[in-house]
Amino acid sequence: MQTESVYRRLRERIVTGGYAPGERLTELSVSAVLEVSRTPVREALRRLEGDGLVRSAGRGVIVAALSGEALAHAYAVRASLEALTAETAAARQRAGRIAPADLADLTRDNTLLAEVTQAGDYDQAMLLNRRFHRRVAELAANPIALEMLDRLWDQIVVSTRASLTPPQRPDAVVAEHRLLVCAIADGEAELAGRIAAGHARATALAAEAGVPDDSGANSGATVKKGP
Amino acid sequence: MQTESVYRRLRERIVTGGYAPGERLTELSVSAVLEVSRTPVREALRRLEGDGLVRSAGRGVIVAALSGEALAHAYAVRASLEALTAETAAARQRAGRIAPADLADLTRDNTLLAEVTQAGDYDQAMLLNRRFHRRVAELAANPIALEMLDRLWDQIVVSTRASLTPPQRPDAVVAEHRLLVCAIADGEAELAGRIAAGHARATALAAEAGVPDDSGANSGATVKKGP
DNA sequence: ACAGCATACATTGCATACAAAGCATCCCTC
DNA sequence: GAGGGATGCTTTGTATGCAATGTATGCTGT
Repeated sequence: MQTESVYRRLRERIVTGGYAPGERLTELSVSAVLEVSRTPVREALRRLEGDGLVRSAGRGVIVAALSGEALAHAYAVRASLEALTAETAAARQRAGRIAPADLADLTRDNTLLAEVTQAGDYDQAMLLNRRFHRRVAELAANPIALEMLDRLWDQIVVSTRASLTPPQRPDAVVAEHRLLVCAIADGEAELAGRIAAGHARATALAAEAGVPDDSGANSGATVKKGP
Repeated sequence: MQTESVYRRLRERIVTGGYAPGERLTELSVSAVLEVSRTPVREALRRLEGDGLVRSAGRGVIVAALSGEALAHAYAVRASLEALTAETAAARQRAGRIAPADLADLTRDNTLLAEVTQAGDYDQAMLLNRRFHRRVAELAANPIALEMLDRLWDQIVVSTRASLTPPQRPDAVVAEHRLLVCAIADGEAELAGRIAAGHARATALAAEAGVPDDSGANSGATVKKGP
C-alpha cells in the first residue's frame, strides 16, 4: 500500500523537523520525489491534514507549526490527558491489573533517559522521553486517550527537544518521572494524576524558555525560500 | 469542492444514526447515490476513517460504533477534557475576559434544553445539549481542546440521546448544567472543573443505563444484512 | 453428500488524462 | 513610468481505466 508508505515517510520527516515549518508541499513535487503517482500522495496529504501536521494554504499545503500560543494550548491538553492516563494507570495498579514487568520497563526507560541526557544526546533523549510517556499512557488501557495523546505528541515532539535545553531541566525531568513511577507503583491515583499534570506544565514552561526567541511570532507564514 | 460535500453528508448521516453501525459502505455505492465519481468518495471515506467514524474492514469500510467499553473510555476522556475547558473558562471569567453575553447564551441554551426535555423531544434535546457543552468549551479559547472535543462528540453523540432516557435524568442534567454555569460565572475554576467532570461521568452512567441492553457485545461485526 | 479447487465477480489501489481555477508575469496603454 | 488587463503556467479537483486481490459460488471428484 503506497498511500501508507507515503504517509509514514512524510509524517516521519515532518515530526523530526526534516521539513521546515511553513515549507510548501505540492502533490507533484512529493510524487516526483517518492516516485509514485499523485493519487496516493493526495491521500497521504489529506491524512496529515487531519492530523494537524500540515494545513492547506491556498496553493497546496504547508507543514504546520504550532505558534507559541497554540503550543501552550497543546500542553494544557497534554497535561489534562496525561493526568487522566496516569490516574487510571495507578488505579489499575491498585486493582492488580498491571504487570510488574511493565512498571520495570518504565523505570528502565527513565534510567536510560538519565544516561543519554547526561551524555548530552538530546535527540535520543527526546525519543526516550516520548517512549516513557507513551508507556505510561498504555498502562491506562484507554485506546481513545492513547490515540489522542499520540496525535498530540506528533505535534509537540519538536518542542520537547527544546524543553530539555534549560540548565538543570533534564535532571528535573528524570526526577519528576521517578516520582510519577512511584505514585503509579503505589496505586496513588490522584497523586499520580497531579504529578503528571504538573510535569506537563513544567515541560511547557521549559519549552517556552528553551526555544531561542521567536516564540509565537512565526506561525509558519514567513518561511518561504532562501535568498 | 465535492469531496467536502460528500464528507459532510456522510458524516452528518453517520452521527445522526442514519447509517446503522456495522453497515458497509463501498466507494461505488456511495458514488452512485451521491452522483459523483469514486475519487471524492475515497477521500471523504479516508477522512471519516481518520475521525474514527468508519473503519476499514477488509472489503471497504463499515460505519464504526463504539462498544460499551470504548464508550466508557471515550467518556473518561470527555470528562478530562471538559474539566479542562470548564476550568479554563472559569479562570478566564475571573480575569474578565469573558463577555457577559456569552454567559447569557449558556443560560439560555440550558433553559431551552429544560423546555424540550419537558416536552419529551429527545432529538432536539440531544442537539441543544451538545451545543451547550460546545459553548462552554469555546469559552476556554483553546482551539486544540475544542477540536478534540468536537471529534469526540461526533463519536458519542448518539449515546447522549440514550443518556437522557432514564427517569429524572433530564432534570438532573439541567441542574448540573446550571451549577456549571454558576461556577464559571463566579470564576471558580477548580469547582467548575469538578462539576464538568462529574457531569460527564454521570452522563456516562446514564448512557450505559439508558441503552436497552446490547452493552458492548456488538462491536459492529455482526450487523450484515437483513434476512 | 461433502470437500476441495477453480473460476468469476465485486471492490479496492494506483495511474493517468482532462478540466477548472488561481496566480504571476508581461505587455500595452495612458 | 505606472497601472491594468490579458495570457500562460502551475497546481489542484475530478473522472475513468486498468490491474491486483480477496471472496463467494459453483462444479467436480471421491
